[in-house]
Amino acid sequence: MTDALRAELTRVASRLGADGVEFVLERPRDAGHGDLATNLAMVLAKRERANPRQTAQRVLQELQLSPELVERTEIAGPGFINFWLARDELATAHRLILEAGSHYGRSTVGAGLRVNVEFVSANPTGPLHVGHGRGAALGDAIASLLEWTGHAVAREFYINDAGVQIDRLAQSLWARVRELAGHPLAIPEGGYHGEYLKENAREVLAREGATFAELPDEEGIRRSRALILEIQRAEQDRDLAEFGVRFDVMSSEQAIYDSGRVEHAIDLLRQRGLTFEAEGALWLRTTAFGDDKDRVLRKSDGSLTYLVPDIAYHIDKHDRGFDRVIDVWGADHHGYIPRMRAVLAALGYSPEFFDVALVQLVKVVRGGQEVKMSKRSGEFVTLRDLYEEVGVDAARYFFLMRKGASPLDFDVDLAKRQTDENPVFYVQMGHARLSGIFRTAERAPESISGALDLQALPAPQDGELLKKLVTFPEIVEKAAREREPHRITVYLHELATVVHAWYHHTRAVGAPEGAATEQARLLLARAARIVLANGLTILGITAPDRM
RNA sequence: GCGCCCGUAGCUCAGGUGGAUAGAGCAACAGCCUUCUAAGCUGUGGGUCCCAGGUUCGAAUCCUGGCGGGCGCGCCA
Repeated sequence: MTDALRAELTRVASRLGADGVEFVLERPRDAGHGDLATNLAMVLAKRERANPRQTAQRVLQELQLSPELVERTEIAGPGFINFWLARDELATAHRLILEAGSHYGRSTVGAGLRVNVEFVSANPTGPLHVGHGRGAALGDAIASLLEWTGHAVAREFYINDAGVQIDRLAQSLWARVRELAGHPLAIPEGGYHGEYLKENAREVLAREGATFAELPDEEGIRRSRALILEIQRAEQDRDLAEFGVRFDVMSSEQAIYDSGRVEHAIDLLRQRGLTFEAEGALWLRTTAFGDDKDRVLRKSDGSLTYLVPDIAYHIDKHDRGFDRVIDVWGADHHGYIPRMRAVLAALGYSPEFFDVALVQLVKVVRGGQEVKMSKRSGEFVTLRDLYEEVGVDAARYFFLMRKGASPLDFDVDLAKRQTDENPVFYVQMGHARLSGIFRTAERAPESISGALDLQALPAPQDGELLKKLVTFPEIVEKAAREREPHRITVYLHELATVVHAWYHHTRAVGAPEGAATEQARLLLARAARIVLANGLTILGITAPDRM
């Protein structure tokens, strides 16, 4: 219905000599300003230096609207045109909710676009911590939003299993193994001191036998390397799986090296004349593409910088046919964006190809105090610690409550509370209560069908609920476009507020207004239950029928 | 020093491609339990949208300059 009105306003605009003019058609905050409002007249008046209210008159004269669509219009304030939709339109919108069911909110705006969302990508050097958890929730929800808007999405995890960090990890594990065997060995400089490596060392000895610890250092470290990668990867995968995140593709940095893609990336840049030699190193001229300084590819000692495999990896994603890649990165990597963007521009990729969603730090708070230590790792709060304590649903919801680029305080006490103060609880409770209505009615929600009789919904809360429900598809689209899942949590909380108020003030089963109202309210409850469930599903959170 | 992000109620934050009287939750205060889950609802108080200019009919939103905070600026990853 919004689309039809927008189209008609666009037609009127061009008829008034303002082809392609941009204007806003939106739901006003204040219900007294109608169901939809446009600033078109004010925009036109600005171009013509005319009186906006008079221009609004001309727009209304030109406007051809079916009375079945719009019931009433008015010119208000400085020149807004407000529209009241015909009540039937709401009934039609309601019918669409029931027809679409678990698909309500899906659209095809992204049809034909292949998108790769890469997230978490934690180094396999230790357990996932809460920051990774936030990245996991965010990346998964962005991917989900893109799916809901018709994109073909791949969820991808990049394993940094090459390089110096892994060497140090292997040495650190080996030191722990030797230590257990009674041959104390220092953990190398820059190595890993976490308690988890002691557990891992015990695991290795149990698996490989006590003689493993007696191997010469060189062989012991070489084998430790493979073992620790396997162990840590398995732990991360288990935690992610329990957290409800599944990846379509696991990419390995080592595999990119082994396949020759890293060297090939350098060749490609060289052939394009984008490199130069200086001070014994090979440089990439990223300044020609917006970076603030040129970057080293091959150091003077002959080894490659981290940038090179990363370039190769992005080329690889491009070659796999993705139209867009979205990298979910910790906010501390934001300085890395311009150079990657420059590299991809240098390769001739579309500026739209590469996008980054930044995730800010998570501060875990308990009893008003920041929690810094984890029992397991002795270093940080692990994702596992967190979801075991508060549950996956609460963890995901809290991670998605705020814009990714904003720092987040995660209040553990609040996340566990079984009251309305806890937003997850509040939203899920809304769904459970709606389910309870059908239990009381002893009817399955799906069995309630037919057209919604708006005349049978006399309470103001009936109308408010209905109006809130029909905005859901717009919210999903906007959240997907902006890559901002928190728009869904905000909406769900608002919807839950309306649901609880409606539930409290009106009665469906045995409605005092009569059987017609009972039927209408059951239809409304069915629709509200669908929308709450769909919103929660996008975020990877369950919609319980009882609590 | 340069770059990016941020500054909105006592606290935590929405809103930001300009639009009508700036919102929510928590906290505070005052009410509501023979009810489909009170595991909830209703109301009240609370604001220099960091500051100063500018653009505009109109600025929390855009521009410029400050102030304050976070992060980043390596031949680390």
